[in-house]
Amino acid sequence: MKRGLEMARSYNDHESSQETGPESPNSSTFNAVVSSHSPKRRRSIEKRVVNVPMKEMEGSRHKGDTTPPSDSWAWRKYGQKPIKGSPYPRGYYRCSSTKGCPARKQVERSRDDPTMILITYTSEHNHPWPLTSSSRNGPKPKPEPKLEPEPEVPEVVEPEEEDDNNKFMVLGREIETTPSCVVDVDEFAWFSEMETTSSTILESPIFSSEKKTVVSTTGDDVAVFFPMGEEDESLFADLGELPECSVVFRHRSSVEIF
DNA sequence: CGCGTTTGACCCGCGC
DNA sequence: GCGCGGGTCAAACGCG
Repeated sequence: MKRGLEMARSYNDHESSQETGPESPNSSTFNAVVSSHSPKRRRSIEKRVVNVPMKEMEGSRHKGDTTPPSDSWAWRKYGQKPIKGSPYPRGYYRCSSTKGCPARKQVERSRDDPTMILITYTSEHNHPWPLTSSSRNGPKPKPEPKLEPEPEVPEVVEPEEEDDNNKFMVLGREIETTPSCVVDVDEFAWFSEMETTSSTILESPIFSSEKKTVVSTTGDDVAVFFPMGEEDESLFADLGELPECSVVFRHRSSVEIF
């Protein structure tokens, strides 16, 4: 029927070049944010690769090698293929939380480190990841993501010690982070291009559990970590069991940090 | 009965 | 032009 048309929309970008090996076998690693601008495709495709240790996936429903980490978003498996050169098949999942959700993800075991799960998130640039139910029509999925039009402005505290890049003041408390937790905001340049007015990317077990606000400075870049509400967590939980060093970004035009 | 998974077939892009 | 590999479809099947 429409197979041909659908095929024209398939994302045939090879992510092998983006699959940089895991930096650490003991911690999941946010590998890359890749914007694929295929000359033959009108829409730019955002691809992100996340490494998740299998141990972090414990507790999620295990049915096979490519069972994705459980998250608040519904993913429907629509295919599985054996990958040449890899003893493990790759599972293809489509976001079923919302109707017409463009987000997809591929789950496969790392051939280099079978204990690592490689999750590749794919979405069109204008529909980066599962959108909020308030921004689309249709039946509501199990999560009830609600983005407040005017979320409370978190208390932003500047780092006290500029010479100590690993320490940040959080609501009067000093929090120490590992260098690996400091990310280059340039990596998330795609995020600023998103059309959403208030968005959050990446969740952090560290900070989401702390419900704190963290300001991180890396050179000229500034990353702000806001507390996540329950709705936010569920909203962006589609990113899976993100690495412990993942961080939460909320893009707010009303918040400026210099 | 509805929803999700499995699996073989199909289609397309790319490399040779 | 052809073959290969990756990505997707959709019918069949299983499960709650």
